[in-house]
This record gives sequence, C-alpha cells and structure tokens, in this order.
Amino acid sequence: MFNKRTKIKALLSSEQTDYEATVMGWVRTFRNNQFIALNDGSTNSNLQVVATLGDLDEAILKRITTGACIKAVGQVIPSLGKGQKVELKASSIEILGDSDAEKFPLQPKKHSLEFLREIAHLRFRTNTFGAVFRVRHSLAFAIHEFFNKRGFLYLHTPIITASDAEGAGEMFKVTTLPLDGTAPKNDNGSINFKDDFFGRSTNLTVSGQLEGELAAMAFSDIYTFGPTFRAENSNTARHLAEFWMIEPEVAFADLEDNMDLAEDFIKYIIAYALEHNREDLEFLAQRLEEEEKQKPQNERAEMGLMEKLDFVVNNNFERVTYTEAIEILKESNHNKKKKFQYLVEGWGIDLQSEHERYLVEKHFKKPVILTNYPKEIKAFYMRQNDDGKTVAAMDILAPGIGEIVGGSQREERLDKLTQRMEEMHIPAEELDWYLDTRRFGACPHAGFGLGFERLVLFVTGMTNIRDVIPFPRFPKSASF
RNA sequence: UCCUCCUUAGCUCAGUUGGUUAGAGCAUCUGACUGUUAAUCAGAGGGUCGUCUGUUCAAAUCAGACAGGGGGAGCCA
Repeated sequence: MFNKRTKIKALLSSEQTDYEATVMGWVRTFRNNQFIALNDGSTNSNLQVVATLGDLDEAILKRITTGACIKAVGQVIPSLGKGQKVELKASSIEILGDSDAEKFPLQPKKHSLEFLREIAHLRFRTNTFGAVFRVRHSLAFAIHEFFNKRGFLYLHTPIITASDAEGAGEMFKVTTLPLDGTAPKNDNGSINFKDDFFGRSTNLTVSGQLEGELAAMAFSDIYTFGPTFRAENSNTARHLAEFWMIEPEVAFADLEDNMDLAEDFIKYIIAYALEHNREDLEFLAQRLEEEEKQKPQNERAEMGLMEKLDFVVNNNFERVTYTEAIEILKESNHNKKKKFQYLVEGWGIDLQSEHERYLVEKHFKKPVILTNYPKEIKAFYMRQNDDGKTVAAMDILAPGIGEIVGGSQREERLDKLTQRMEEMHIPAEELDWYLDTRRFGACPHAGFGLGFERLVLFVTGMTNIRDVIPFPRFPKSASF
C-alpha cells in the first residue's frame, strides 16, 4: 500500500515528532555511512533519514547511492544535529530502485545548466530544476484560477490548423503524405493535398487568437492556454519552437481595458507564486545572487529576485505611447552619445531590443506598456486609430526579458479590416470564417498573447528559456 | 540566419614560444571514521585533447571545413 507514505513536504512542515512514518524518495547524498538526504520532489528541502549503525543490513547500506530510490520506515524525532528540525530514524530501509553511482551523471556538486540541459530527463532531480518546475506548475494553476474567478471560459483551440494566413511566423507542416518524393503533385509542380488526411494543407498552430475571437463573440470572455509552434530559425535564450501561450480575448473591451487586464493578470500570477512557492523562490533568488556575483559590478541587476517580484506586484506598470517612447529615446543621452547600435532618428522605426531594454531597465526601471504603434509594423487585425497612422496595439516589456505580452484592440469594422488585409496581401477567402464575426454582431473587443515560458523566466530569474520548459524544442534539437 | 567566443577525465577547468609519459579540484572505487550538512582523511583507477583535412621532423597547441555549445543580433511570445 504505497499511499501510506508521508510526503516529505508534509512531514517537514508539520514539525510534529514521535510518530512512525513511511517515506519514499530519491537519495541526494549519503554522508558518513549514516545520513541520507532524501528528496521526493514535494519540496526543495531534503529529509534527513538516519541509518543507525548496526540496525541495518550492510548489503542494503552499500546500495544507498546518489540517485537510488528508497523506502524508509522509522520514527520521526527532533533532529540531534543542526540544519534541520526533524529527522527520520530509520528502523528499516528498502531499496526500490538501485542507481549505479559510477554511471549516474548527477553528482552531489554544482553542475552547469548547459550540462543539465543535455540530461533533461534527469535534471528534475536537482534543486534548481525542482524549484523551477514547481514554480511553473503554480503559475499554470494560478492562470486558470485568475480567469476562472473572473468568469472567463477556458477555450481549447485547435493544434492542427488549416489557416496559414495569420502571419505570426513560419509554420510546421502536418501531413500524412509520403515524404519520399512520391506525393501527388498538381500540374504546376506543387503538392496536391487532395488525398492528404484532411484533404488540404495543414499546419501546427502559431496562435489560437483568431479562433479565440470567434468564441469571445459568444461567451464574452475567453482564454486559451495551450501549446504553440513556430518553425522560425530562432537561436536565442528567449525563443522556443514549441511553447505555451495564454491568449485571453474579451468582448466589449478597448485598449485600456486590455492593459488593465494584462497588468492585473501578471500581478495576480506573481503574487500567487510569492504566496505558495516562497521556499522555491528564495532558493532561486539565492542561486541568482551567486550567479550575479560572477558578473562585473556594472552588469549586475539592481534588485534581487524577491525584491523584483515584490516590486512588480506593488507598483503600476508605466504606460507610454510609441510616439512618447520614441521622443524619450531620441532625447536620451544614450542616443545623443551614439551608444545605441541603431540610433533613434525618428518616428516609424521598429524598436530594437536595445531600445526596449533602455526604456525598461534604464529609464523607467519597471515594466512598461507601450501602446499605439505605427500600423506598418503591426498585424492586420489591430484596430486602426483615428489618426490614420497608428493602431491600438500594446506590448508589455519586462526587465531582463523584453516583450512578454503582445496584444491589441481588434479591428471590429469589416470595411477597415478587409481594406487592411488587402494592403497587407492577406487572402480574405481563407479567413472568411473569421470575417463572419465582423458581419454578424460585431463588437469592440480586445485581447493579448502571453508567452508562458517568458513569464516563468521572469518569475524564476532563470536566463535561458530552454531551462524553464521540461523538454525544450529548438532548431536542431528535439531530444526526449 | 548573422556576429563573436568556446569544445582537454563523469563534471568544472589548467596546459608556457608547437617538443618526450597531458595535470588539478570535485565525482567514482577501496579502506578508515560514525552526529554528518556538497562530511572528512588516506590510497587507486579513469583521456582517440569535438570530428575530418592540412602545415610540420614533431600538433591538445598553427590553418581550414564541419558538428555541438555559450553570449549578442534578427524574427517574435
């Protein structure tokens, strides 16, 4: 009966003593032939299991190696040593799974994140990744809680999609046709998808937004939270080929409502993690602090992780228009001294990473919501402002991460929308179903997309997006 | 995809102007110790120097190509 076991988190947090308990978990270290640091993933802390000399079989002791899985039964007692309040004095230890210490790659020492990424199937058993993925779990749970409390409907949008006109990025093809060159072709040499599984060309989704808008035109408030795929050849610490995206879509909402929602949302999620994952976050904060010490003084972050998260929860995001941002950048000493690689000369340019970082990290020193971008650099579905030049778009920029949210009020006016699609060469016939929302009972609405992994990066203080998703997919890599 | 740096033991790294048998710490193994906190102490084993090609009497060291990784950029979330 495995359910009789006590989870280490519960055992440690109760601080109750003098009762018998059964624990199971994986050995982190075995010191002095006597002290087992046992972890079962329920918490970052290990339980000290004491194997008293003479009480246990020598042959069993030999098999208690780093990585081995064991079951221990014994009395929970106040710890005789320092460093923990309670410990388990084992009366019996059973090896559930041996681990050959000569071959097990994790050692009781510091490993580089790059090395651990190569053994992503085992890195869950480290302090850092244990903390990261417990925080990730909490954030995911908090997202559902936030929207559920506000009456949003969780909409499952398709993962296989027929539309390839969204312009969000390169897509992965989905097909059952043979790849050996024998697939049927049209007269012009292109592949004929008539006999493909779906009878047409299909791809993995790059965004659930358009489908989300359809549902918002019935349920008022919806959100999606699911995997998203981009076949872009992006080799950065901020991009994945497979990532999870949250996309709320709200009827009867304008850009300001949208900004309010996004800001409330981010603060709620972070506050939830601060409340429920204190221990893990403090561990990650300490890890980050040690890493920062390696850097030269001028490159270090001004705030520690906990301080940063508290700050974000308790302060308003700075809201500035694109036009104001350009003025700030143009007039900045940084620009005048030509310290930007791309100098800011005038209105209409797309902001470079260095410009966004300057605004967030140097000028405002807090999250920034940039609004009303030139229409030329934004997507077709964004609502055109009365000035004829800008659209009701908003991007939220976070310190250290850059763009974390991209959203807009949507263009609900059919004539304006189709006109813009024409200008941007987006085939209207393929998106006829989408245009139906504008034909039958259109209303002002808005929404945004938030990259889940970027949020996890921000909250955990990790710096590479490949370290906050269990099994990352990126160019030239799809292991596990 | 572009720029740049890196690749030496299981891990993290040294390795002199190219020169004989390539080193350290940690891990592992053997033994000791038995209230330890990444335990400690003693000893041992462990390497096709990323791959290929070239230069040279001689290459871990120099050059080129390729592969993988880091940092930055673009695309974006």
